Amino acid sequence: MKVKESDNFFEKVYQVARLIPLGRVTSYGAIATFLGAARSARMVGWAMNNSHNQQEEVPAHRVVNRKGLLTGKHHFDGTNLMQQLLENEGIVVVENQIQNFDKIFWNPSEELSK
DNA sequence: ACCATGACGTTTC
DNA sequence: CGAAACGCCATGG
Repeated sequence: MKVKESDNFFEKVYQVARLIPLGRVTSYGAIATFLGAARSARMVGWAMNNSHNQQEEVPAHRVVNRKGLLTGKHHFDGTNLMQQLLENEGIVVVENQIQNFDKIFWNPSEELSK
């Protein structure tokens, strides 16, 4: 474990994650591409794992894989906590699968570039 | 220094 | 169209 978690890359990931509008979700690949590490989507996931280290709370539940599947829900406290949080924001989730994913998908490369 | 794993994504069969 | 394999990059053992 590195001592300095404040790497620009990780920090950027957290920033983007917090910029996700309520009721919207994005994918690891989208964030990775936005940061310039298109082929490092896994690192985004790793950053989220490290997000627990951050003082600021990161809405990691709004970040899912490109399929809209809550693959990382197992990393949350409970088992259905992630789904609960998403549903609380109006997002419909069935069997760890986000419904209308294409509609609520939030692309930082477009939204933030505007 | 090498091998194994992972909150992913794209390409190939 | 669906499943499997490979690729990427970083962290851990």
